[in-house]
Amino acid sequence: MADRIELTTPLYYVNAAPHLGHTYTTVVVDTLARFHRSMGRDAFFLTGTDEHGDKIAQASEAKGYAPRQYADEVSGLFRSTWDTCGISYDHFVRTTDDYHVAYVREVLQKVFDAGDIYFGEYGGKYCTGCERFYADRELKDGKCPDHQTEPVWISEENYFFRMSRYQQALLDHLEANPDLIVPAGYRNEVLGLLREPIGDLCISRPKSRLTWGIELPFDDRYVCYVWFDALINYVSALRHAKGEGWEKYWRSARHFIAKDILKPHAVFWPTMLMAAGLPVYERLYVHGYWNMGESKMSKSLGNVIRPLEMRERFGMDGFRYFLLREMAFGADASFTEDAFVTRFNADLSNGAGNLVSRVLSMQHKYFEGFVQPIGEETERAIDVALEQAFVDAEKRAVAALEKAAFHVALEEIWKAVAACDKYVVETSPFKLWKEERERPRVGAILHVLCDALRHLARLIEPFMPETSARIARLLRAQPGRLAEPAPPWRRTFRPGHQVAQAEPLFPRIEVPKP
RNA sequence: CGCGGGGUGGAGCAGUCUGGUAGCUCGUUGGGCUCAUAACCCAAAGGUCGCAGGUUCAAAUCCUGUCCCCGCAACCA
Repeated sequence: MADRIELTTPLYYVNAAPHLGHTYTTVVVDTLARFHRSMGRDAFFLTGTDEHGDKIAQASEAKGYAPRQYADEVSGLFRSTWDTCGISYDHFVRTTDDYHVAYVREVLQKVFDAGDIYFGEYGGKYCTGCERFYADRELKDGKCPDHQTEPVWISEENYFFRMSRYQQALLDHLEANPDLIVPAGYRNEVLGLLREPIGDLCISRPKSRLTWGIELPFDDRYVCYVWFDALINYVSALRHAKGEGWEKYWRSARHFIAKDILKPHAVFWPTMLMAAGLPVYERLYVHGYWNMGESKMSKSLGNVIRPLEMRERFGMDGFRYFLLREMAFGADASFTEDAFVTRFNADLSNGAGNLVSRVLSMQHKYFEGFVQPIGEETERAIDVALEQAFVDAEKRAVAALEKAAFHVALEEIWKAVAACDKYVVETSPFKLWKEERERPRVGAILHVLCDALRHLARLIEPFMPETSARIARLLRAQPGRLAEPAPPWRRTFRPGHQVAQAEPLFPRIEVPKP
């Protein structure tokens, strides 16, 4: 495992405000970035906005804005949304940033000089919505299948990237790197694409048709086609932010995308990199869609899940927990109010939140919040077993996170939470308290439970940073990072250490019964 | 032959790549406990893993065929 690593979200296209899909990808990368940092690695987390192209030009025109002004507005909305949500990105790139524009032109010139860009004529049926040409067999009743509009016939001269030249190299690369695209299902899909000739890629638009783009360095009558422009951000922003030594991060670059943009990332981008003489990224992680089917949810949540609204209503961590726990990475999942409330109440309110509450509450009720020193008699099998539950949870959660299996990682950690609840019942400190001579044992049990909470805070930090910090604050202790050895049990809380009063971390969501 | 996703106890899902006692959450029933956000713990009931063939000592998991369901109308990750 490299100690320098680049993690990216796609650049979000500025034709829409941040919604559930954007938020999911961003939360996923944020969680991984926090995880890697906690593991002691230098993670560079990149996100940003994609701002050129027809659709933006049209949308801004419709609003009476200049494209730049429109892009500024929506890009700013993305940035402020991630800021408010506590997303720990290191750099926010815009495809309109000077350094990006300059680098795109540099790459274009390089590829052009190498003979991999040629000038040719192309005629075809073009859909302005899709910004692409359609073959007849792709059309439905002569109309664009996505927009239900009739494409217009356009014949024009354009520049093409000789993508076909790299088809075999890409195939070889995929064979040699079975983990390049995960989960495997998406890798197979790409292998399927590569069974057919991939052709060359049209990478320009004449200015007569579109001016909102990056001008080609070798022909000022043309601007660059969006994908060629946008994909390069993963390198341009890294170079800009890290300067010398950026290659070290690039060698372990990991892209996270949803399945709809698989082809550009799995076919266009690696062949572009090859042509530019750069190494292919290390890995492409592909996730599924959130289905919003259930119409009943629209009553209270609305059809559109806006991250800021969810954060406002349930807290960012509750929202993050649901997203990460509910979707098996790679597969589709559905977002319904029922599922959200059930998960939230079961795992957060009744689970972790209630555990913190009962432990701190006993600590106060019996010892005014002072964690009791632990005696010789305490290393009982049952105590050691609880400790072991956390050791296992950590090992399995870390292994799952390395594979982006967030739902598995959380499931494993929550087994440790359950072990704590079980421990409380089996040791029953509230019963022992009634026996005067058992009171030292009660102190020891609570001490072990405070240790457990501290470990819980440490394990959930990547997933739920606010909650992690909150538990640590209540314990008045440092949870520690995953890179460091787990803090020792029974030795961290010094005599006289006092924990804070319990407070509900996740108030139950009450749903009125119909 | 449009593309994609899916059919696993009452509900929602994981497991399928790397075959080997079918798992999780919710719900239901009975019991326990009372520290805790009416939370927690234990136990029980409940599934021929869509269907039919095939491969195998062994298949939810691999192969073939077949039936059914759901997205693809811009908030497109």
